[in-house]
Amino acid sequence: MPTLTEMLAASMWSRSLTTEQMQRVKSEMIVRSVPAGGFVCRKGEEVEHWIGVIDGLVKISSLSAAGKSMTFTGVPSGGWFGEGSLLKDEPRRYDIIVLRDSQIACMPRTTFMWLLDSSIEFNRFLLVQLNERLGQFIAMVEHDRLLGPDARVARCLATMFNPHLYPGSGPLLQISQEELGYLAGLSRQRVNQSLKQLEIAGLLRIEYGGITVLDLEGLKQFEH
DNA sequence: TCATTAAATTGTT
DNA sequence: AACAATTTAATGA
Repeated sequence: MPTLTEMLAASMWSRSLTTEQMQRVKSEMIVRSVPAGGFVCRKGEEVEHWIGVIDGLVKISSLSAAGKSMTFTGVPSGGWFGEGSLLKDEPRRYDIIVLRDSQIACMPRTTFMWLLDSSIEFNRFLLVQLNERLGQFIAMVEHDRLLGPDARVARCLATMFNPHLYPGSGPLLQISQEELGYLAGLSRQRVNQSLKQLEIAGLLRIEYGGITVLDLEGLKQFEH
């Protein structure tokens, strides 16, 4: 299982830090174990940390007034999020829930601000991350209204596989069909059927406990 | 190293 | 939601 040290080492923004800077970041961060189904933070809470997923899977969602859960995106191991709320200094807008037992890294606001002031690489990372997210949400508005289940699963996988946001070690994404169901808002059975269609289309390969992405562009553009 | 077992995940209805 | 089949991980000889 990855550790905080390993996750930091794998993050693009930490590359240019001196060992002293790295040491400071590491010592000021907090690691939390969150059990499956647990909250990392809730909508409306004060934002005090920038959050990274050391190991596990997180979903960012919101509960509508009618009580319906709307999932915006999933964040796999190696991902960072929450910079938006930190920068705007506003209460958290979404619920952050883990789908499986996870190790969560929390960077205090003061550390975050210090990095912002002292590291160009850190700023560049945030710029790319914000831009990629913007692209994801534009794509969502553009297409998602009319998309069927197969395409929603495809989108979901494509966002989780974004090489800019989550520079995974390979094309294999560790996610069960049940977890994918939570993210896409579909039943596990439906996800199973969708994955088969996508496999037939040659876009991915179904593995035990995961998915191997063969054609990322194809997944992004899949429409029926 | 191999066989057995439990747990997780998948495939199907 | 339920069930069977399959894969993986853990255990101990």
